[in-house]
Amino acid sequence: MKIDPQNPADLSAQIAQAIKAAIVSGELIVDARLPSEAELADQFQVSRPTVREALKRLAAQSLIRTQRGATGGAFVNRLNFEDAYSQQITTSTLLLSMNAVSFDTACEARYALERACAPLSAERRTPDHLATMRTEIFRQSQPGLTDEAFCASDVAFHRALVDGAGNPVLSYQLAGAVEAMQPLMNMITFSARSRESIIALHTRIADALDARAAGEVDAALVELETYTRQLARDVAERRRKQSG
Amino acid sequence: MKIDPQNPADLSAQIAQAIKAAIVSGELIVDARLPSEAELADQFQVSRPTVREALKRLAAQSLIRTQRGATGGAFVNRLNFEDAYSQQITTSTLLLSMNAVSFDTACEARYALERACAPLSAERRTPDHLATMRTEIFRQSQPGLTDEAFCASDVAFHRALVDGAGNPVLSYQLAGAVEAMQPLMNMITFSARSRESIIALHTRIADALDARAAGEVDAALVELETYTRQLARDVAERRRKQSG
DNA sequence: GACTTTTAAATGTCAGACAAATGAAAAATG
DNA sequence: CATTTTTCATTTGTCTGACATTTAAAAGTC
Repeated sequence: MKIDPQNPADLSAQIAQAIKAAIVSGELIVDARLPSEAELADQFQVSRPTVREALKRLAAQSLIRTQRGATGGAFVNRLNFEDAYSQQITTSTLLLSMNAVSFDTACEARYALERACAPLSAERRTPDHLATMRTEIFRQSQPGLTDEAFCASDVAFHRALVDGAGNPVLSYQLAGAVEAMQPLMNMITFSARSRESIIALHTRIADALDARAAGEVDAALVELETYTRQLARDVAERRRKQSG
Repeated sequence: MKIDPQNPADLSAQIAQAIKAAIVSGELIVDARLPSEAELADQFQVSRPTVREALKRLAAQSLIRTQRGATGGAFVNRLNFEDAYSQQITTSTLLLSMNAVSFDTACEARYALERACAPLSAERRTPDHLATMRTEIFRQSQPGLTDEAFCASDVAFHRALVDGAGNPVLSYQLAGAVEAMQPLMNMITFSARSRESIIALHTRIADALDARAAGEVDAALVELETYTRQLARDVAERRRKQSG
């Protein structure tokens, strides 16, 4: 962890990389205390601000946490699922918005992954998961709901479905795919009729999960995907006509 | 993007958060140039080192890139799939290694997601994908291959399968699940016989993809998952006996 | 006009300093 | 002696000012 070529540019990046490697390799274990900034500056033969920039890079990735005071310092952070979720969601969202990913591509990925969870969820969902889904369905049926709120509730519904699989790794992986779709979904205007159709499918899904009917969940998800993509095509069509 | 409560701690984190919000919201678009460090210091009423720490936090997440020189500065970075891949892989790997995720949980998630790709891959895989898979199968059959190299080739094989779906969003989401398994897989000792079994299943998968037989791919993946989990159980059993 | 030199602007780095938090040791108190 | 209070050293957070390096544009030179 002491290697540092004498390329006097990007020193903080090199130091961050060295410490990161030590963490990933297990050389630095969870809750281990790093040397103080002054000591690190001495070890790496750089100034304290440079060390600090390196540490901030690591803090941005939730790899370390810092604490002030006598017994303070920088500690290797236990990466928890919650932090990983939010990182994944931002990354996925930006990835989609910055790379002109088509609605179809994102939608296909999302539903493919979600369908992968369906059989497990049908088997393991708890009453809690079902209750959450019913609540969201009820919320979606409220009149006067904005499109944004409808989409947010839609995300909550699908997250409950995914969480029902009882596999935190799956939930983590899916978080990005489901949440990153929201900005794209927000571009769709949901008419009263389209909301009705979606709610009907959501109800079918909830009922099927209730009955532990994996096949029926899958069928409903396929229909939902088809319908969602159709809605997006309609929006695009409408926009094309308006501008043309 | 100018809000900054007068809580004089974590200033760099607050500034990073403000700029990040501006990027996510689209207020700052790709390739937009941020004000110079001196200007930012002036705007936020902090010193330049503090601004720099904030910028390094963003750079660590690939949200910005910096360039020296007269026309240099910090620019909003287009988050590309490659950067997102590697971020996801580190995060997933650390998440698994730091949270004592069981082999079964990780394995289940991985194969559930991979099976989600299988039908798409059967439909869209190109000769290139098949060639990669055949190459890796050949590599796996070489005698004298270390367990680590065998696992690395296994990862490459499965990535080709996933990439065959031709959906970059899927590939991105899967990257974490597939690669993060590698350290866990490395704990398994692959006997000559177990390698043979895995290679046979890999061959079945490649053949099925070649024939565009989605159902057969799925069946082989299920068998591979079962077999992998059995191998892990055997290792655990052996360890238990040794220590007991 | 083509090439070289200068210059200005920006990031990268450094040195030294002070503020603030914090836990532990030392001192005071009953 | 036990408990509370005070002091203090350590560490991070921030600031100021400076210099080095890179880079592209402007100025100068042939």
